[in-house]
Amino acid sequence: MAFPSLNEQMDLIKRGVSEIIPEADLVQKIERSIKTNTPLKIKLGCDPSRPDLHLGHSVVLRKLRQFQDLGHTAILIVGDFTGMIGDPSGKSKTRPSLTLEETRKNGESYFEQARKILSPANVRMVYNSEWLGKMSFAEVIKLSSKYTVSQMLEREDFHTRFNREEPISLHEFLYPLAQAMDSVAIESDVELGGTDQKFNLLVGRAIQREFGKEAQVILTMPILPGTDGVEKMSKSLDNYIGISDSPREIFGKTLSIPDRLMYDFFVLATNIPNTELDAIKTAIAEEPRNTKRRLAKEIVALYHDAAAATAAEEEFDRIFVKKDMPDEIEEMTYGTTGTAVNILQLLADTKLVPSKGEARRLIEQGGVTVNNEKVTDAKMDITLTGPTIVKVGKRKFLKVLPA
RNA sequence: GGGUAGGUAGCGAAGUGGUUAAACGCAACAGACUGUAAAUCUGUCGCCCUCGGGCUUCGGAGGUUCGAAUCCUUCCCUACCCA
Repeated sequence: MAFPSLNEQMDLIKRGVSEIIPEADLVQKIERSIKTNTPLKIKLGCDPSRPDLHLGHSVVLRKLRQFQDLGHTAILIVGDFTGMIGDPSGKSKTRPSLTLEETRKNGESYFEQARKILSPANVRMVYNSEWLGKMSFAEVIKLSSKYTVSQMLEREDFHTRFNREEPISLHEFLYPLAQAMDSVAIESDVELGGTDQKFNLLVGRAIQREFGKEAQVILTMPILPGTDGVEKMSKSLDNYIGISDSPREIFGKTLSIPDRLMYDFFVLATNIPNTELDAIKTAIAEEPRNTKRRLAKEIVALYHDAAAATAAEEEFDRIFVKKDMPDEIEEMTYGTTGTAVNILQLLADTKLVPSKGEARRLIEQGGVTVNNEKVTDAKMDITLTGPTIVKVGKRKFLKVLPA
């Protein structure tokens, strides 16, 4: 196939990018790719310790997709082997290690979700245990001789932890080297990552050269902030918008982001063309409410479809603006028709609430509703005469079906 | 191997024999308000029954005491210094 021209490629590639190191090398690689009609190998490492993909991951996956659209080959490396090490990037704590089986399973799940973003045509998925698992101890020692402790301590989080007198396990130093070996093994032309991965990606360049390969170009993407607007988006901080979330959740969570984040989300998490971005900027200033709704719908449409986006907006209005019931409520068979159940028991049994003490508190605070009537007394018994809708807080609904 | 400082609720961090289920901050949750699941304000925030209590927590295990997160013994873990 014919590749688009250098300029066309660079325009698309550069959207939203944080850094390309070195850009000149990328230009050279693309020129050669066009001339020899050979796709570039674009590497992306997946962390199988957290297999639930969210918008944060989508930033870099979407960039990978753009490379695919330009005719290049995406190579997803599932770090099943490195998952056993645990990458501490951006963390002040050592991550727990996983077994090989767990990382494999998570890898499958990762790929499953990544499919929503990537094109199936030119993608390869490989497990790095394939080559890392075969290395002998002697080879590992030789590899580790190519990097020094001082070089490792240049990485910010290592540096910080070291200065704070916090533990750094020796194996954590091996992670960047292992990741670099991935680049050696697949002979990547470009490696993608978040800006927090810059150090690791650069080690890849250095080690590729050590092994007599052409050094990869590294391309870093900005870190997408979470819905709290402060921390980076992550599952453990529960400030994420998952790409497998329901339309309702994606819509609601998106509306909850601070207004100042809207533009970044448009650039990094939607397919709004570059040419429209200026208009978006004005719209954000002039009508933030509608613009944020548009953002939310764009994102829902990306992972579901346009109809789901419209439905999500309608439902949101119904629940939060009109304080009505959602369209579809999760159902659960519980109790028997005609019998009475204590409200605390009901809440605890249906797992709507983790403990009876918690249930009691919620009732005292006026957060529990049964069939649209506020429960005011924790001792109250509910007689189940038919489908009963229990609401806890603003957005937990359950339809109880007595047997 | 020796020495020093530490290990407290989801996180950070007070508390060093008796209203201490454990200050405070963050996070979380509920309510009010709002274009929003934002911001702000108010409240809650170990478990179980009750408006008075019961039970289980302060790295693990033992012990001293009427009584311990707080004292002792021992073990485990972390950082730093020395070897």
